[in-house]
Amino acid sequence: MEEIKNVKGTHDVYADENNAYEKVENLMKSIAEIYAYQGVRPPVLEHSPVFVRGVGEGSDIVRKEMYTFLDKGGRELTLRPEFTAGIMRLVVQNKLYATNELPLKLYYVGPVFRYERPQLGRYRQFNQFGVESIGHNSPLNDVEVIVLAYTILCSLGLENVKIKINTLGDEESRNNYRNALKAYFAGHIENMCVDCKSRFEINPLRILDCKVPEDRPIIEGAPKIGAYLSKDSQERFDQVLEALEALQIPYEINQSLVRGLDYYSETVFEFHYKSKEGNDYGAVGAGGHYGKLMSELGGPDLPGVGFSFGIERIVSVLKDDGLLEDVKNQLDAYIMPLDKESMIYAEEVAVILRNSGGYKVDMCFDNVKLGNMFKRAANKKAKFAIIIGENEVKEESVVLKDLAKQEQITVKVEELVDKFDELYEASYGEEEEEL
RNA sequence: GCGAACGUGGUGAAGUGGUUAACACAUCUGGCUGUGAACCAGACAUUCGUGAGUUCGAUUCUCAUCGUUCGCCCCA
Repeated sequence: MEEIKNVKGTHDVYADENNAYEKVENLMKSIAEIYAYQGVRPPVLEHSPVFVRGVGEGSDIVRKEMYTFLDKGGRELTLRPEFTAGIMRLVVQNKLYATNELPLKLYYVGPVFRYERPQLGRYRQFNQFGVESIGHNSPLNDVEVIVLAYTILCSLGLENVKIKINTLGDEESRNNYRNALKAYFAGHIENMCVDCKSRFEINPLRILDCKVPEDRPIIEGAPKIGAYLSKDSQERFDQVLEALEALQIPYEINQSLVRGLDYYSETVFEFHYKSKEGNDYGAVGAGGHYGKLMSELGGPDLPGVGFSFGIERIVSVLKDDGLLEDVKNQLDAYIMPLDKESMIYAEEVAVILRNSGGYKVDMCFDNVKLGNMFKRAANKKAKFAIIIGENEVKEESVVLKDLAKQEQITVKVEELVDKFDELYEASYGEEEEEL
């Protein structure tokens, strides 16, 4: 029989790692809620044009990375390679923009799919968390989104997050700049790498991203976007930077930051972080402003701004830096029945502690030696052990042992929850603190 | 899509063209009838990612395939 394996570029999440994902996602959600964002769940499947028109035909994502197929009804569908375009479709179709006050602020979490070569921090199915703030053109809207993203990264414990920021300007600026780049590179393109030659045709802006050393000097000499910004775009960008400074958000301007999705205009940004181990996962998050995306999808002419995080990358970085130690599974109590006859009584005790006490309790279903059960309790990081045998069943009591202190007492079942509260408080009180 | 390296038990790993594939950790059993860090004895890969070829014989050589990792590209 053929071995059953997971699909290339996908990965399973389980055990402590699953806790890590839950923790990261919950923290992201709760901070987004504080910033007055609301959750939204677009479908994984969309009609292909949502992404082709949204993300852009010239983008690598659309050109070679989409999971596109025909369903049984002959519809051409695509597994979402990102959320933004699908959310725009959702907003347009449900007319969510028809409200008395914009922006409309939405957050999302879920899997996205890209057909790429898997590598460190790169998967074919991975999870993104992100937000979209739609319908208001204020530069403060851009700023708020950046602040939100930065706050999340800091709250996760990441220090020295690098924010790279740039502006692509409005349509007018971009057209001017594109022409200037074309004019400049026309004289050099013969001597540049093959990728640059194709970028020259498709999207000259992308040449700025080229990493081939021989091409760098040529690129250094290229015109900069700054000189081609319209007055409006320049002012807008200045206001963004001014607000970031007022809010004490550190950033660095990177004039060659371009982004690979076609819908971006004006402000674009990326969040970079290098783990202490030195692993470079690339950008852990990125985003920007988009002016024409919604009208491109048949909606009103409203701008938006958003970012997305790669959850896998963030979890990896946190793991590398030892910031996930608190995420291990821990039991409050492990129940150890000494013989078959004690099993049902033990289960009753377990249910009492769970339902009345609210404790995380597990019980041993196997008839193994007591010593063995202690080992299992240690593996499960149980704080207390509860031993139940013939005597306890007879007396309707229980032996309660604090595994850290190695002290034990016998308690009647009626008093168990109260006694447990007391001991638990004494050993582990005021340790838990939720944000 | 291009270039390269790697693939041995639950885990970490040694190793060789030839009859039983080291070692360590983990796990389990017994020594110890109801109390966990030790010790002793034992169990634990019909098999070295998969398939084919070379060979008297391959885990070891060759090819293919799949997978992982790295660089490029691109991206989260």
